Amino acid sequence: MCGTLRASDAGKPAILMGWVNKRRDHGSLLFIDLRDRSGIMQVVVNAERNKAVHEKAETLRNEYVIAAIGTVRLRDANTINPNMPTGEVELVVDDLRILNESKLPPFLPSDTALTNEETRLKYRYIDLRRDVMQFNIETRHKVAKAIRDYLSSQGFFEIETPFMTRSTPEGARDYLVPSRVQTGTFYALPQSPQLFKQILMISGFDRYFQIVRCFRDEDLRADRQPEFTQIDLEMSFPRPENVWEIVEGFLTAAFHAAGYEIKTPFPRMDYDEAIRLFGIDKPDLRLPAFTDARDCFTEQNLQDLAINANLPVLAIRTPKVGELSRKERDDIKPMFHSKGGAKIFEDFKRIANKFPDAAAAITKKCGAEEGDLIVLVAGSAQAGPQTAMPAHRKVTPAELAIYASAGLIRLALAQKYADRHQCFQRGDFRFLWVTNFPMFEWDEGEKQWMAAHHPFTSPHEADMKLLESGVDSVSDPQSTLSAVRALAYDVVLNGTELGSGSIRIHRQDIQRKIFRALGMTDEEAKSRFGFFLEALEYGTPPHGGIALGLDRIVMILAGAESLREVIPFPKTARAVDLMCDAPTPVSDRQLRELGISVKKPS
RNA sequence: GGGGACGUAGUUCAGUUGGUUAGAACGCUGCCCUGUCACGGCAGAGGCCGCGGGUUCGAGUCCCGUCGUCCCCGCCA
Repeated sequence: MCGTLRASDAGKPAILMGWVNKRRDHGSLLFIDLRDRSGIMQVVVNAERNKAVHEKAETLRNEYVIAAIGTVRLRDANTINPNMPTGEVELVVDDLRILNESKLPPFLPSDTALTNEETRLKYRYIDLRRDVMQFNIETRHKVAKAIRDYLSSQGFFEIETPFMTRSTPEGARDYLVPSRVQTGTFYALPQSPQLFKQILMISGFDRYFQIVRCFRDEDLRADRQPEFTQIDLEMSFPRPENVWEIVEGFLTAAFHAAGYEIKTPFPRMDYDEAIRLFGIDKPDLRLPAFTDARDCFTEQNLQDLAINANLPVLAIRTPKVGELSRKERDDIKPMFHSKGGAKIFEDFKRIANKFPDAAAAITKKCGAEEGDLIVLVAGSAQAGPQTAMPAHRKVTPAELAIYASAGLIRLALAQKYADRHQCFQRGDFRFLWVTNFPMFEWDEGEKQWMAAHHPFTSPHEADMKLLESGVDSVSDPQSTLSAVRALAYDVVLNGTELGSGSIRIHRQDIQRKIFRALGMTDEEAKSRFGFFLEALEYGTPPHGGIALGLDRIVMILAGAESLREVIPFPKTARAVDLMCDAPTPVSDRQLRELGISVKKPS
């Protein structure tokens, strides 16, 4: 193939087939850069050697598909191109076949400037010819294969589950598929194979995995597509650590396949600790954690600054930002309004002038060095007493508000000064297990407790009493439900949630309590998950698992900014496929067969 | 559902305070060229300035609307 020939191949006959990447016409001497999946090879056509072939070569244009038949030759020393792997050799052509012509594409795979994404997506087949995209897709293949091989070696079976299944109106919006045979009924495309994989455990396939497409009809983001691929696995009789070891194992294999070595085991951190140190449940460990600066101030200091002494005072350190101009310091202020309503912003310079002792203490406690940026986030004394005070969680809602906005500001600052702090280095992979998530989250809109992970997650053994006492107080924000921890865990890489899993409930009585705590009557639970609840009653083993986003893993490995760069045929922010122009209206006949009437777009 | 950025040649972009015939680079077409690899030289073609209104003597430029792409919030168990 084009990219594989080396000096050691000199003298060999070769037939190369590929696309004309570039043509350099020197009159009776003509060079063609011939491209295939493996790379680029220079092909030389000499009119003196073969006039007819040269004439044919003159008609070649970019992206023509050709076969070049000839001999591999070592290049003269002064014509070696050290910038390409095949730069020591070239193919001297004896015959040439034009296998297909090409219209002039709207952009060329060899273009250096990146074409706008709309055009790239419309002509995705051209875009995918670019070496970056070829690399990304190859990386995707290698990663998926490494994971398959690893999990197979650990005794996991890859088992397929249905794409056409039933809608379970929980969580994300379903994509629906109308049934023709039973008019008026619908299949749903799975948001994940959750219940099927749990049922496979009940069936005795004690180690299951699947690299599987999942579908969610929600708004898109750079890291969210309506259809995406999960590495889904489930095992019987596990402790969380067993699941973590498996994940660490296949990630090691996957990263190795992509050319990176990673260290295991990954560090572990409680959800509460993640919130206190980073203000977020998916901390980016490449950046410093918060420093609690409250004890760096005297009571009087805090009063002077109108800071609420009962709430955290957090110092955010961003390394090596350097001296900021007045304008740059002013630019930080708006972040405080946009990032979740932090109560107080303080310019550290002002603090240092007015409260030198406090500033010195903070600097020391942060471990700050010359040029580091420190920003303080605190609660306002004027805000008055917080009403929704501690339910039963360690971190109160008022504290959480401070931690969360500080967390967002920390990331916004890191983003803004990324070119200065150098914390984001390619190949620097900081994995983390975040564990012991809360089982329930208060939904202010619905005024009730919701499952934080999903309703099949097992609560902590130690928190069963809290579940018992809260089971009938679904609409009480002070319920002990708030303190129930789940046997749930996330694997996080550089601030991205790669995957999420849990030990599941395997006992029907506990499952029923969870549904009750979620405000679901037995009848409701039965109508939604009846088949599953029934299955639970037939000898369900303890089981648990996890699912990781393959697209996100590949995105990070490829150094890409968007999932679209690692998905061959992705969708736009409006969930449109610009290449094949899906979705489209369908014929009246199709609709009639499905018993559906729709108002068609004009 | 909300906020923001962008839309000018095939592509990437420039276009000043609203002012004559909208430019550059790459690509493309033709001719020339035997060692290029971002080849080079000469000549040339190529524009619904996203679309629709409005303001104005005059709009790529200002205003309103609309469509599309991207980013973010909500949403994503």
